[in-house]
Amino acid sequence: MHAQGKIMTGDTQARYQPQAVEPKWQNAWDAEGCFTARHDPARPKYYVLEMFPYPSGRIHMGHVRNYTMGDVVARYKKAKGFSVLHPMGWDAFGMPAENAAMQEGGHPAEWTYNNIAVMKGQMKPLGLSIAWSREFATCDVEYYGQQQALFLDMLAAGLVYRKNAVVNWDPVDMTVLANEQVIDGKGWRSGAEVERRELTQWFFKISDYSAELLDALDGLNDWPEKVRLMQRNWIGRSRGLQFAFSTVDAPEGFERIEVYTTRPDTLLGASFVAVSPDHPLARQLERHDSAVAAFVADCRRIGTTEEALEKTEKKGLDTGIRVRHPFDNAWELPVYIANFILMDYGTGAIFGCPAHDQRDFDFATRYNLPIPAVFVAEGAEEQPLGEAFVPPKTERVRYVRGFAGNEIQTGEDAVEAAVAFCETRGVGQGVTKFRLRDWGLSRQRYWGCPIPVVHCDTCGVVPEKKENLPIALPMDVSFDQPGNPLDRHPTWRDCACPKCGQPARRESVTMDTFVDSSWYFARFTAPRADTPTDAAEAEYWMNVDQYIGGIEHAILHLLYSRFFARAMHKTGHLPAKSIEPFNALFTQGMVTHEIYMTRDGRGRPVYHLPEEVEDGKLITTGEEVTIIPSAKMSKSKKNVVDPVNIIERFGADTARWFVLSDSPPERDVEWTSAGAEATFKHLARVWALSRRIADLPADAPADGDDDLMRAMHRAIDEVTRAIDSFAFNKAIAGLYSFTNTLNRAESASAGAQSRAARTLAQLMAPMVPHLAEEIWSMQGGAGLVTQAPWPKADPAMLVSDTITLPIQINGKRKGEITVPADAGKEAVEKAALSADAVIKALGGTAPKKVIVVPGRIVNVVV
RNA sequence: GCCCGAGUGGCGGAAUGGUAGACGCAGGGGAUUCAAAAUCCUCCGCCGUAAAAGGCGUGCGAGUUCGACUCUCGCCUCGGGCACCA
Repeated sequence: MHAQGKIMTGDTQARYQPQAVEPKWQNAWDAEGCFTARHDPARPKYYVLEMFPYPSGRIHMGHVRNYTMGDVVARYKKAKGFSVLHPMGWDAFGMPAENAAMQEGGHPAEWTYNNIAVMKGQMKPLGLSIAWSREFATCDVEYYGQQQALFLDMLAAGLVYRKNAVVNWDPVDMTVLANEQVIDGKGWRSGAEVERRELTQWFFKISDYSAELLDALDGLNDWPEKVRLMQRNWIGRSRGLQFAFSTVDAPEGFERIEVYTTRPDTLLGASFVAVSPDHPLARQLERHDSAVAAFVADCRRIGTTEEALEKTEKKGLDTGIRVRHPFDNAWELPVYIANFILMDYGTGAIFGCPAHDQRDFDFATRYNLPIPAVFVAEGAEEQPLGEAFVPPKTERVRYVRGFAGNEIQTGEDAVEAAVAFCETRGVGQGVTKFRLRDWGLSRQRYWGCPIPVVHCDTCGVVPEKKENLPIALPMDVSFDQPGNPLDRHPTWRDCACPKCGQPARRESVTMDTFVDSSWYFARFTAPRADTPTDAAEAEYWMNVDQYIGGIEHAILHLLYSRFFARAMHKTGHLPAKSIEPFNALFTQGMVTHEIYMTRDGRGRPVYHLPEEVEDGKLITTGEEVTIIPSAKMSKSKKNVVDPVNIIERFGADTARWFVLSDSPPERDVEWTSAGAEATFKHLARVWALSRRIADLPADAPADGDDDLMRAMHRAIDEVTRAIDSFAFNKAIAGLYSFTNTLNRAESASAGAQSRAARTLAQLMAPMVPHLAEEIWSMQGGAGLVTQAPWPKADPAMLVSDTITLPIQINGKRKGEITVPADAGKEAVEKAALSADAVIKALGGTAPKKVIVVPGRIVNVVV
């Protein structure tokens, strides 16, 4: 048939030797082309995908865990008869490559491709069932060239535009910094105070899809509820009132200030108006008023993240401007510029109702503003507040300063009544707003996909022609000075305008790496096509049936991908069925590890790898390290563990089994080096058990056969259900039990034991495929276990004649009874009442109540 | 600060609202062995007892229920995300 005969004859070793066994089977799989994804219209397809890795340089346990889980699914589905697509690629653009080039010289491309080669070399020994022929890196010009074509189509479809947005600006290095490069408000390299600076930036119009992306979450039934919730909150649909205050003593052009509020029912509790430091009014005042200028400048030092903004002490500056309350011309409110108001949300201006918003309360307290209550708890009386009173909107409260709806009503009802009231009075309009902002994709960096447009003095911003794609990154660049080398490249920047042909300049910013990862799953269906996708291939392979990755991607990556799938449908690159590209999502927990830190001369943190540390001290210098509790393994914190050592010492199957056992896949797992040895011992035991069974002399069927077969069918049932529900730790627990049973099944015939061992091999194959092949071949299984169909449990073998039921007295377990499996409620109750424990507890009296849950439990209430 | 999770023996963890601790690791005791490795048997939440009986136990505090690790409310601790880390 094939190579199997040779393998059988070589298979006379006396010990489990993964180093010899694993490459042998990997070669056999390759020779058979087991993992090539075949477009086979006759068979149902299954597309399983793990989030592709960033080529940081070495694989870590998180990767091993992630890819092993995907591999279990891929191998299992293949055994179930599906045509499986299980590809792998590299999320290869990004800052670390550029940082490496700055620190160590060399080129980001060289660094990246070297890392890919190393990591691929580390992954290969794991024996993953990956269709390597489809591999690509996002920094391959073949990939990002297609991404540029996609970008042009999206631009033409009105999904891309430019506007101003703030960035972190390092005034010393004269460069834009990523949030993680800003440490305590200072540039990580220069140490200079970072400024917020406005630049014209490219944006994707994801907000066009706010409502759809939100509503479609309801249909994603095979996504974790927590992810859908996080996305719901992130998109953040709110119903509110938009209206304008008329101003007193405001500069020309600011006769009105538009505000948006989700609580118009609290309008009579207003005590101030606050605008963002980036609000046009603040900008206007800043020009002429040094106090405002100083305050606004102070605000701009906070940084660009929402987190920084929220954690900063809430401060404001009274502008001296007043607004009139829309219900009472004589009632004037002060206008503040406040550091916690976001220009990106609503209108960049709010009215503060301190009684019912904690931030407003803190603000009012600080600036001695009134705190009038609008409503009180139902049945309570108004009294001075020590903190904001913020009940859920669904709770009924009593309005003491209401103006629309009933005196007692829920917040929700009051909001609607207030909107209706204001609309009839012409005070404003009810509007629906979203928290989701458009996706800024410009990055002032080199190592990313160039944005394929040209700046022409005559024609303005002009899209590049598709026939001129790809716009490849120039290779002759240096990183010896800060800033983007594309900006100062002598020839790359100069080009002809695609419209008028006059000399023009190429756009020098590149795309956010989230763009790269927002459509790679579609590209895997036709990785070499000369268009972004191939219609027939996308039709067959899409959608991803099972997507697996870290919970840290719950919002951004997954939301952007959902948006991109819609944009790709709109531009004709994906079928309509693919606007939700991931049918099922599984978010695995992270592999965590302690972090070891020292500080350098300037007090900045320096991190150390676990292998550089022993007994809390650096091995090299003996310096004591600070141990930070376990956190997600990350290259920048250096709390990573190298799986290569484990694989070299114990083999891939040990590493695979180890990362799947014990911890449930969705939960974080703390890496400890103890345990790998124990896993190896277990696998060696299974190997030896198989060897022993294979050497048994043939005999006649025996008494123990039925028990063993029943155990085997229970194992099939248990493991199958566990894999179907992603409970790999439970599948492994079932395999342990079955192995123990088989090991003790000496009263069963050799034939039955061998049959059980073959089934054991099949059940183990998704997790430890090499060992499974070894056992399969020892037991004379036909062909490769990798290509054998999944075993089926016989339902008749799963039921037993009698069951044991626990007996509770008042909910506490006191004994048990054994009854026929088909016993009726009355019979069970009778048996329970004659149990010793029950007779003792009743002491001759009648039970108050007897609860019989068939097949489960009996509870006697006395 | 806001949004989302998680918390069970010495450790990883199991348990459709129905026997808390499956399965495994570590550990104790024993068998086998000249000895070791390997293997096998056995014990293993806490208090209590000669052994039983019994009591207490799923981060903390309330609640719903015949019955709560599981559901509700309020806390604590840890983790993820917060739009330029990927």
